[in-house]
Amino acid sequence: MSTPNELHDRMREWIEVLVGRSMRDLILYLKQHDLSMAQYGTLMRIFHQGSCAVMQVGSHLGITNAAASQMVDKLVQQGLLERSEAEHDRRMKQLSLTEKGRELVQRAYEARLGWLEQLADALPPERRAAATELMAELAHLAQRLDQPPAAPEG
Amino acid sequence: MSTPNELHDRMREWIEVLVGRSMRDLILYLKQHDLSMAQYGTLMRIFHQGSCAVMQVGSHLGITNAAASQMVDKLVQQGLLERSEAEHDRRMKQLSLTEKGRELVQRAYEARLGWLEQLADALPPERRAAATELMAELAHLAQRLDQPPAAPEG
DNA sequence: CTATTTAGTTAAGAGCACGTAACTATATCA
DNA sequence: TGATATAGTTACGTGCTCTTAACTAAATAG
Repeated sequence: MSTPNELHDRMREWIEVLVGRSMRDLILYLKQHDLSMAQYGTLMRIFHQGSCAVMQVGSHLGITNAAASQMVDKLVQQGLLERSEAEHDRRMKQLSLTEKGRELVQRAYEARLGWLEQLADALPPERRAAATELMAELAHLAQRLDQPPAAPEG
Repeated sequence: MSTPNELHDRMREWIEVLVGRSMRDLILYLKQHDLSMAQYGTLMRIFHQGSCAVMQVGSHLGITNAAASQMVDKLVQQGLLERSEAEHDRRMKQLSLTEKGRELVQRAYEARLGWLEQLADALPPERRAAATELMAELAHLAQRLDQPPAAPEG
């Protein structure tokens, strides 16, 4: 069966299992490292984007500018984030991860996704080549969907 | 390339993209529905498990019994969770989702994972059959890893 | 140059989630 | 039967995160 809907369903089923599995690990990891989910989301966003302004942090999370500024400030005090002036507009700050921040995000992935290795090993050997290629392709496609130039929301 | 490590890396890459993408949607969705991440994690856990005791809620999240009880109480007041006595031990409560609770969890998935359909559609047609099978297999394997009956590790 | 807008910070206060501690009720052990 | 352990609830205090409002600094319009 390879109808579009069948694929939708299977992908969703897989993601549900995955998200359910990693949710608890994430919550516990963040508690250990004294991070809120919002803070972690911010770090992860900047990890993938490279840099980001304070306002964008707020709008990403649906909180006010002020709240975002306070949150960012704590991350800076924790040595996870750096603030620098944007070149073309000195009102803005460019937020970027420190080395410590990058390490934290990467270790969070380790902590949450270590079980993926068990899963990969549980896959029958003859499936692995196809799985490897498919995963790479999906990641690639998803990244391109992730950055639509100008998609207005309604 | 189909070495185990290659597969580990590709899976991780894919998951990172996926989690990064769905994190923001999740945070915004929960804000709209006045749920904390911990509450949502609890609902999702019960959604998959079927039922659960109050203590387990606490230990899942790394919080005390008291905090778990308070959290559960709010979910009950919101009509998302039901408490009933466990049959064999009347000290325990069996927590289960109400119809409203099940609907909420399912709609949260819709809200977070709607973009998956775009992704599935972006996959070249000749890949879809293989992708469908692989997703189903991974979900199946992951579920079994998720519930090891009595398999001592070490 | 002056007025307005935009990005960000700071202060004060409200609400929520959590922990500790005290309590009730059931189960279990002697 | 009485002592102890377990599951859950309730009361109260603390700390964190958010909001509103007032503020500074830089860009931009007139």
